[in-house]
Amino acid sequence: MDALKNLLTRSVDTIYPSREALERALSSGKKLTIYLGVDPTGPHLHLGHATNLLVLRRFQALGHKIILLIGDFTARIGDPTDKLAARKPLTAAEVKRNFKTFKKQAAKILNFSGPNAAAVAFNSKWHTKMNFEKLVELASHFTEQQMVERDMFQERKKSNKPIGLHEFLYPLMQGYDSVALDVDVEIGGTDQTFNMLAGRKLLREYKNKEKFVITTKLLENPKTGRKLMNKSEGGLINLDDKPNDMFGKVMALPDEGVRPVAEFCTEMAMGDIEKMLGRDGNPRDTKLSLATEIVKLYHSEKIAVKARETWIKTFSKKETPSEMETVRIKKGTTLLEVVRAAGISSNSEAMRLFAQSAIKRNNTVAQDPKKSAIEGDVLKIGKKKFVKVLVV
RNA sequence: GCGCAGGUGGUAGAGCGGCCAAUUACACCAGACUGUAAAUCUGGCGCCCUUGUGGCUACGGGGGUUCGAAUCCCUCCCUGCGCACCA
Repeated sequence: MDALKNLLTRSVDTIYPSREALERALSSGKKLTIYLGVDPTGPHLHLGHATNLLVLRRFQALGHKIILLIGDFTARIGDPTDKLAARKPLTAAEVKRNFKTFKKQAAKILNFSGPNAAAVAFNSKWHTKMNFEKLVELASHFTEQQMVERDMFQERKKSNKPIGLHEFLYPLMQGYDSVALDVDVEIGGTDQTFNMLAGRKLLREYKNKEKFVITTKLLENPKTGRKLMNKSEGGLINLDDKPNDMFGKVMALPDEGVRPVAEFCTEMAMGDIEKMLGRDGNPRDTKLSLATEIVKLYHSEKIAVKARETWIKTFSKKETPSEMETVRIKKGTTLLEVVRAAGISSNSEAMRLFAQSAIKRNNTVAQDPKKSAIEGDVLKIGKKKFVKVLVV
């Protein structure tokens, strides 16, 4: 019973129509079908996705059927929920590539093989068959008022921002996914509430079926309300990040982020999380525990321990890490060019870094970008980037 | 279709003939301080050469006026609001 309670509360914001109803359905012993929709708009899944995947994993462990729905069709239209990103249409090839890496990343959490393997579906399967007649019929299930009522449309109306007509179709498409998949439960972040409820309504009207909707909490700083996994803020922790990067990014989280990340993105027992947070001492050490836990979950325990050691060595003790990227150069290449080769996008940017004493060569500030680099030089660029020079 | 108001850097939003590569805020980068946290302070934030009162590209697209335009004019495209249309 505890597992069930955990399942219905951890990371969960709201359950529609109600928690009690879903609890009844679950304890009846019936196996439910539950799905999560993801848009293959980029190649990475991040900790925000992990929240949902972990909940799904708990369902999977109880024997329920999991479907990961890839929104390969919807990705081409662009979800207005994320209005900042004016999306360019993705090609079929891009979608395919993104999906491949998606599955690999999701597989760190869900089982895609063995007994009760999670299934994968693509919504282009039914959406490409949609025609105008069906679309009109589908649209008749909603009213203009219901659409406009949506928060984000209200806001845009208020500020005279455009609302594309096609944006009304998005919830229809996503809602129709539920009908096509004929599922019992859908899960998604609270930002997807509107779309998921559209699917609930459709499923009821087409198939007389009550779909449950589970909305999960978004990862945000409880103090500022700011999103923790935000592309523009560079705090994105991707599931396929290299162990050391992943570790470092967790360490860079604001302290307040420890609780939500531990609760939503790990399998640590809730009691242990409380214990960890309740510990006295340097909050950094709490974060070290969390970072280790995260890397352990998405890589392995052994790798996590190593990443922890590397981090302490590099950043706490300020030693040069033992492993780093190498840059292969010809003899006589300048430091400036090495910095460029290490991923700095423009010369101006690189020159700025030199001027700001952000470039260190073998532990001393490099002043002159024109000096040649030699074999074995270690360049530190900014706070966290180290490269080793290899002359070929 | 008509009228009015708009379209500026990652975002918001100033500028309304030269002092504009463009105020400011947020985001971002670097340095200091630290716990690679946050907060704070300092600097930076188109590109290129380099370090100069430098060159190039840029304020929706195109054309024009002017010694000189993000700023004025014409035209096209786009958005919002209102009106008209509504078999």
